[in-house]
Amino acid sequence: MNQQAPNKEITSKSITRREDDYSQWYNDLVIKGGLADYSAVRGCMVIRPYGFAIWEKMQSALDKMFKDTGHSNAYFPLFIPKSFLSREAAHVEGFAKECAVVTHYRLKTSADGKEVVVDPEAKLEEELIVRPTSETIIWNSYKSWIRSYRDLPILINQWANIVRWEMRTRLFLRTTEFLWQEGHTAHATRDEAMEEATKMLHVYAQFAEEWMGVPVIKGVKSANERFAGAEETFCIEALVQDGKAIQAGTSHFLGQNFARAFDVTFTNKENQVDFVWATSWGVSTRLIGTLIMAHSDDNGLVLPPKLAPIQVVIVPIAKNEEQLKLIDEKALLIKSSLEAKGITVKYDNDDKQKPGWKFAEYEMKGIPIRIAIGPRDLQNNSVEVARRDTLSKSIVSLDGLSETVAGLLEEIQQNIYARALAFREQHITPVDSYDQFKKLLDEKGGFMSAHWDGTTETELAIKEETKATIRCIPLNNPNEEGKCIYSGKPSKQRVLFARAY
RNA sequence: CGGGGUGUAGCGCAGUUGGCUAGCGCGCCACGUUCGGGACGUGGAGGCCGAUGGUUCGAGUCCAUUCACCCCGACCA
Repeated sequence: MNQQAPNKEITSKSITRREDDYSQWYNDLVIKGGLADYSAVRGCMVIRPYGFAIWEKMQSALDKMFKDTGHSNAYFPLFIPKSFLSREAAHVEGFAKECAVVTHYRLKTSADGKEVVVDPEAKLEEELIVRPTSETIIWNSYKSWIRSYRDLPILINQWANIVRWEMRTRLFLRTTEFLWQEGHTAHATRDEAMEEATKMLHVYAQFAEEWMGVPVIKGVKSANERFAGAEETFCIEALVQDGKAIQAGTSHFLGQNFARAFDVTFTNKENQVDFVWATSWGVSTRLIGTLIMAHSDDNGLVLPPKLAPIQVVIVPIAKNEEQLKLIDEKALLIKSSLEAKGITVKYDNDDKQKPGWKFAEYEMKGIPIRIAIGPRDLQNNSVEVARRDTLSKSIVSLDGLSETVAGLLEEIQQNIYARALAFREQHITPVDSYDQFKKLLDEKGGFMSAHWDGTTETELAIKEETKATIRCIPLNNPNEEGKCIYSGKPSKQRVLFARAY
């Protein structure tokens, strides 16, 4: 391949640059990339077809991984009786402040006939909560499904929407309503449940790294950051380009908390009655936000080939209709040869836009590979192949093009992962004093690896003063004697702090 | 819930101390020339100036009220 230097002249006219305003850059990509739109409802977004296509690709990869690990899909109600939520003390404590509540079931025309009002006659006996998560409604069902160890384990996942009435929202990263999957499993033993929770954590990590091209740190949350109602919360933490951490997925070991709250018992092999052990785990459309912030640049989205709704776009360059006809012929052959390799291809011979416009447009949409084919190529039996991740262009022979492209897609997938990994590695900084901690947090960002005395008081004090939180205690964290950067008390290991989304 | 913004054409915006027919860029429509990095020319269509109420001979502009959304914080996946 005849490599050419990336064209430095390429800059978008309509996307805010990262260095100018990172938040605005992110919003521009989401809106102008056609992923999502604001809606008439505060805090709720419209996921547009292109954005939803990414979600569908995520879903299908994850769904297969869940099925491969023995899980089945099911569906539980959107509404949860208010009393259910309060059964588990920590759980209600954690979610009460952000629940949408249904109080009535009917509207009527107002007295003056001009508008529709809530019918006060139609007040619900017991209010319903729009699910912020489904542990309670699901464990209520599990109670009636479980009698004996023979009924266990139950390994269920559901794809659903949930509502958390957030104060402040950001497209994909935090919206009032969002889409996710939530796995809810029931087990006969503590060990088995713990094994399930960690197994699904590994599934998430594998998905993030292999599909999204986003390296993640697997870890366990501090008590303060733990899920409401869990005994242990595992997480995968990613780092994005502005140096902030983002929790990309969580898996919870729930102990017997929900079994106790919903009185779910079973008879074990020793003929003794015991409470059931539980896990729950989830990832959401937030992954799309993570994906965007991990890889994209000032020209637009950069999507990993494995999740890109369109992997290759072919753009014809023709001066007239006769030429276009000849190019069409060749391009359609290329298209089908690529499709035969399982590659998703769009051939854009729409003559309403110029090639230059299309180049910019598909760059903004993050399509991994662009093939341009014009009269020169017809003569030379070649095409121009441009890759989105490096913005480099090459002239490639038509012979063996589909193999070349398939290989290039793989290379791009690897490259964006490698790039993100290198960035992440450069942004895990060991720090040994609180001054250094604060300085580097501001100047460099990323994860600060620091000693911590293990108390919530210290964690909260650091959060209060610096906005940084403990993102996780990495799994297999090496023991290392040291002193807490804040309190000076003895510490056995370093933990990862960062400012986070 | 606090602080800050913004509401004028599909999108982005301008609109002076109140003044007559509300503009500009992009996009859209038609025709022509173009087409290897967001083409150009000519012509054209498109407005309840967020809503309500006031002041005034006259309001996009001043006053009051109100609604909505965005951004920054506290809270959170």
